[in-house]
Amino acid sequence: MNSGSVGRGRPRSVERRRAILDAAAELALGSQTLPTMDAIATRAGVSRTTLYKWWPSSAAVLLEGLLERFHASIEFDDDLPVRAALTAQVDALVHLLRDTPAGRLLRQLMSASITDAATATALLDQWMEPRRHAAIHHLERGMTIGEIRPGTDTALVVDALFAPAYHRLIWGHAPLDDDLAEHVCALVWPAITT
Amino acid sequence: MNSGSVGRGRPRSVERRRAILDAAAELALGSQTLPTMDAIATRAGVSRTTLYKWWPSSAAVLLEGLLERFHASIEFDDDLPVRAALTAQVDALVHLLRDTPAGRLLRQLMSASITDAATATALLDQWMEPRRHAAIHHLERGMTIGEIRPGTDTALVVDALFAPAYHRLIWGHAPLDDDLAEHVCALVWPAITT
DNA sequence: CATATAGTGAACAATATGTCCATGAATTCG
DNA sequence: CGAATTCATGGACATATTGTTCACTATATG
Repeated sequence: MNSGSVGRGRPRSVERRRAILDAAAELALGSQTLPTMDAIATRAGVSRTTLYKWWPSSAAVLLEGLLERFHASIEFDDDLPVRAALTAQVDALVHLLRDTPAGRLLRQLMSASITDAATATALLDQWMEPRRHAAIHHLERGMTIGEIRPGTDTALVVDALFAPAYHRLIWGHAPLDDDLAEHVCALVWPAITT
Repeated sequence: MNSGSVGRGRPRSVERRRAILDAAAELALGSQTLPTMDAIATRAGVSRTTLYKWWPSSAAVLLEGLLERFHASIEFDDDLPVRAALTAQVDALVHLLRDTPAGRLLRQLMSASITDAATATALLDQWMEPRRHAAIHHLERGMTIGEIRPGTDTALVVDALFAPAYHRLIWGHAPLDDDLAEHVCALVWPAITT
């Protein structure tokens, strides 16, 4: 709430917040299941009461840590050609999901999203939509310069580009290959170019 | 285990099994979260011990019910042209996810899959793989008759076709439109035809 | 009959949850 | 300084779910 403003009473401890976010991430990465509030508190060396004061659930703790750690992970380069820019975005996601903790954390958060509407809203608004919007931006740029066919269903194209990566993250039926982004873009490209 | 074979002792009650599967589905459909073993047992009018005897978790109960109810939901028509056959498969999935209980049940099972390896394996083997295989069949048929470009990455194409539907089911950021299947196929088609 | 398997109901320990309260700690304002 | 305010602690509490165990009853086969 008032993390930034200088309030009246004792200021919130940034160290404890850090310790909590880190503990949550470490616990989540070492397990298939969401950490419990209890386990996070113990690991962070903090009382359970403090956790419940600032977060409603362990998923909320995890999400805040994820967003803070990967907020700058959206590729956004208007100097690149449209196809290269889109490929770079999908490629960044593929590597994020495969090679960083974000993949494992997102898996658990997506699981939590299904049973917890608050997590679902937060994850959609703060993780998914910014990335979708960045991709749509390039598609609209492509339509402006006449490279992408006008009238293209950008929402659909974005899903076609990104869904396979999330799909493989969730189901694990096929690997997140290095060339997945390139191949997915190649698959969609002929249908959307003029 | 021995559901079919005529064993030595008291035979398993098919009525109780039915009541349990139905109770689990009803509870799941009326809630965002997986039902508890307790709730299923109570609703089915059965002792909790019986549940634990036959299923390890409520997700397993739910999955068995889902597979039994929708085992025949794979469109498979070799008389159709390849593109029509694939579109029909995607379209069947879209309507299944949107208009039948399968959608809500699958959401919860996918959530459970992330935290429970046994559920993940069962769901992948018994739900996802048969559908993927049916789609790959048509793609290979298309390659044989020279309609689909040889060397096509069938695994990737199948993901591109089906992932958007699951993606929208999970994230809920866009609707499962009536024409989603058609549009997704149209998006992929130019890249895979000869 | 004996034997074997299914189902019941109750109990149990172990975990989590979410909330409460009394207390102490750190900071600002008058 | 003292008062007000907010943060943090630790313990307690009722509640719920899990997974197992046990003694018992029910229904089948040979």
